[in-house]
Amino acid sequence: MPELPEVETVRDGLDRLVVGAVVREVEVFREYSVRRHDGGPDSFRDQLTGRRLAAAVRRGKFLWLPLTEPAVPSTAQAEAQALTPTPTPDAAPSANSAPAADPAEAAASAEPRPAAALLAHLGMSGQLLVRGAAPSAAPVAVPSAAPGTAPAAVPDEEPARTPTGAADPADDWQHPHLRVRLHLDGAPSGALYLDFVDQRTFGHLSVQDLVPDGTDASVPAGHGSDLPVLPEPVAHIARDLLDPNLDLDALVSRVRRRRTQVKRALLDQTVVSGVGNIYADEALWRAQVHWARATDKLKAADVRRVLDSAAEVMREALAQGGTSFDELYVNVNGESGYFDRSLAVYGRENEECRRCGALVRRDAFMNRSSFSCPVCEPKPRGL
DNA sequence: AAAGGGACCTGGCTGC
DNA sequence: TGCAGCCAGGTCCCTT
Repeated sequence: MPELPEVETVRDGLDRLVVGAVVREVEVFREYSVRRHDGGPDSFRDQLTGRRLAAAVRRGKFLWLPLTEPAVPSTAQAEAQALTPTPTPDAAPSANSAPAADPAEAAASAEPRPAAALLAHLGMSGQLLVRGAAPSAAPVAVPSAAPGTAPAAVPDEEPARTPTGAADPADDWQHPHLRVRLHLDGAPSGALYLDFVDQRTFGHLSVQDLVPDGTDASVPAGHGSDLPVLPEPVAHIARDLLDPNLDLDALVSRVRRRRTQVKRALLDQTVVSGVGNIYADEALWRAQVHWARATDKLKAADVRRVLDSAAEVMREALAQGGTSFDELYVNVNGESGYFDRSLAVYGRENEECRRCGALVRRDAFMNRSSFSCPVCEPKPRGL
């Protein structure tokens, strides 16, 4: 499941392989995958085509690529920009909350401020595959077997190769769950396509306006850009645990003010972002705090230990997720090998706790599962 | 206002 | 053997 480390691995890959590219063409194979785009697939294509992918930014599990006009505007475009009256119809501050730039200065600026971005959320099975013109253009797909579930029956190892009849040698392969394809020009890696592949279709793509970060407009809104702006649908998402601008003391207080179970708070992306079911269980095991403990009864030190553990486990996963990185494949699963080796409790029902040897238990939680050690993480009173 | 639960979706697996 | 039903997950939306 893509949680913060996996999404950051993807962000890093996009940053290196496709940032700078211009979108020449957009194909939407599954309308549902752009359901969060206002205006539908046609509008999605229109707003993306001809734009430049200016950066790759992430907050929590949300990923966005700010869009600009192509880096070298034609003379006609430059003149058109210069002639555009400064007060725009939509007086909303959006991305241009900075002092209204002097037109000459704006024209001279090589890097116009993006007003919109391609927003991506990978859901639980989304992948962004970068594909180039190499002879073996098919990316090495990795089975997205989640720990605790039976390994996928290697459906991805021999993906269906669908001849499209296109002249391009890279175009003779198509992933069975391809939902959206961006055709690229001028990618630094020579990549030709950015493919959005998503088996379970919980993920989505959309083009969104960039708005000021209401919580703190003086620091970067996410990792990968210096701009204090983010896509409108991300405005309510809290900073994540690896964000250098996160106020940890304030977060500890906020968690303790809530009246809920500690795991629910960890999974609430408006409290702290980036943590999903897997890393929540791992963090609670490391901190030796039962998932059902009441947030308002926990000591500040306990809450801090849980948060520190979550940051630690995600940093470790990130370090391992970046190791096996194919240049042509942005691995959304962080290569998954991490899970087998390092997960202490998640998906390990009835296996021995790596710390004390007790058998890991599985509880129903929010229509999902919670894995914990009955000894290391004693149940709270009354449960 | 804040907390909690259902819906959304797909495909592999289980059990009849 | 075939098929219906279950399960996994993150986030949004609705209800309480």
